[in-house]
Amino acid sequence: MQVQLSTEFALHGLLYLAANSGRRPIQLPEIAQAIRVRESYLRKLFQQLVRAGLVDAYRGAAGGYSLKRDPEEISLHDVLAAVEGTADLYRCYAEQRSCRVARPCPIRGAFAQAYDNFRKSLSRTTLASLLHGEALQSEDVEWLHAPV
Amino acid sequence: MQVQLSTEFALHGLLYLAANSGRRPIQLPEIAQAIRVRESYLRKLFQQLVRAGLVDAYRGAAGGYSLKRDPEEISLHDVLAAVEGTADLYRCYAEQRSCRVARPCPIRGAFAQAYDNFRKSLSRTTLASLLHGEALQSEDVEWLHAPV
DNA sequence: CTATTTTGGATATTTTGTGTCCACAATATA
DNA sequence: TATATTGTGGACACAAAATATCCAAAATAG
Ligand code: SF4
Ligand code: SF4
Repeated sequence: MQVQLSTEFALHGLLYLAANSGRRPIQLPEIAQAIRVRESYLRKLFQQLVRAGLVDAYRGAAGGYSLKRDPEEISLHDVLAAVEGTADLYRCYAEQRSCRVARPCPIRGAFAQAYDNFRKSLSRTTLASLLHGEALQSEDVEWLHAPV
Repeated sequence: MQVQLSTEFALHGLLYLAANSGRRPIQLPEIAQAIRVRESYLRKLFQQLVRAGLVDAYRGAAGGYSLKRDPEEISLHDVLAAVEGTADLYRCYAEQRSCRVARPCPIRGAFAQAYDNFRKSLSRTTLASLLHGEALQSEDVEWLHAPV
């Protein structure tokens, strides 16, 4: 039970987009270099982010990526869901094990509720709040803001 | 990000112990058959549970396993921690990627807090509350209670 | 048309989870 | 003390998932 590396990479990429918005779409090589993730891998992640509706992609010359929604509207949970999906945290093998516990199984319930709390908590932090909200006021965030 | 199958198995095993306490230690083959998990695999899991301090093991003839603490004192979180460990949910590759964000990184913070909420939530459900608390009042729990 | 940039699929590599086996240590009890 | 029983620890095999790379094809600005 750990957050995937992919999620960290995607998140950093999105933060870079958020920090450098307003300009034209940003190409993948620039993002990859800025957040120090290999291009070929980050490329796959951004394809997922496009499909998940978090970023817009523009093909062809002068193409690239830009956020589809405002940074205020993209939460950590959105990123996690886009990269890792939203499957149940607790997979139950009831059928395969002939378990006859009543349908609303309390074990499943307990895990589902805990997972829900987790996601609600993640939903409260957005790209915007990380960049210039209460969260990140340190001086050191320049590397996130600086265009490469 | 999913709860491991191992955790489900361990949890069911512990519930069986809790449901059939009072008697002498219970041998592994009985537990395995009751919860329908292969003996050789469950054996490894119970070794972890012993090390984690959730159950006592007795070797030799008429040996077996029994809960080390009261069912009221063993929470879902205890089980999860025993089987899957307590490593940070969000592993950050700051060093390897020359990230210069200030030490108390808000991203890490947000994930840590969400994880904390998750674990707090899991801590509120115990073996006891699952077995005869508000949680499991269904008729169908017999399979958990019944000695094999 | 051409140079550029993303796309989608295929595929390779590494790590983690799942599952088994067995020689050995510990112990009840006869 | 001898013996049958039961857990221990380590090694190992296998499967699944995560990580990572590559490239031909599609789209598009200029
Ligand atoms: S007790 Fe609940 S979690 Fe366990 S197998 Fe039955 S339905 Fe699934
Ligand atoms: S921004 Fe935070 S999470 Fe990302 S690499 Fe730096 S310290 Fe780690």
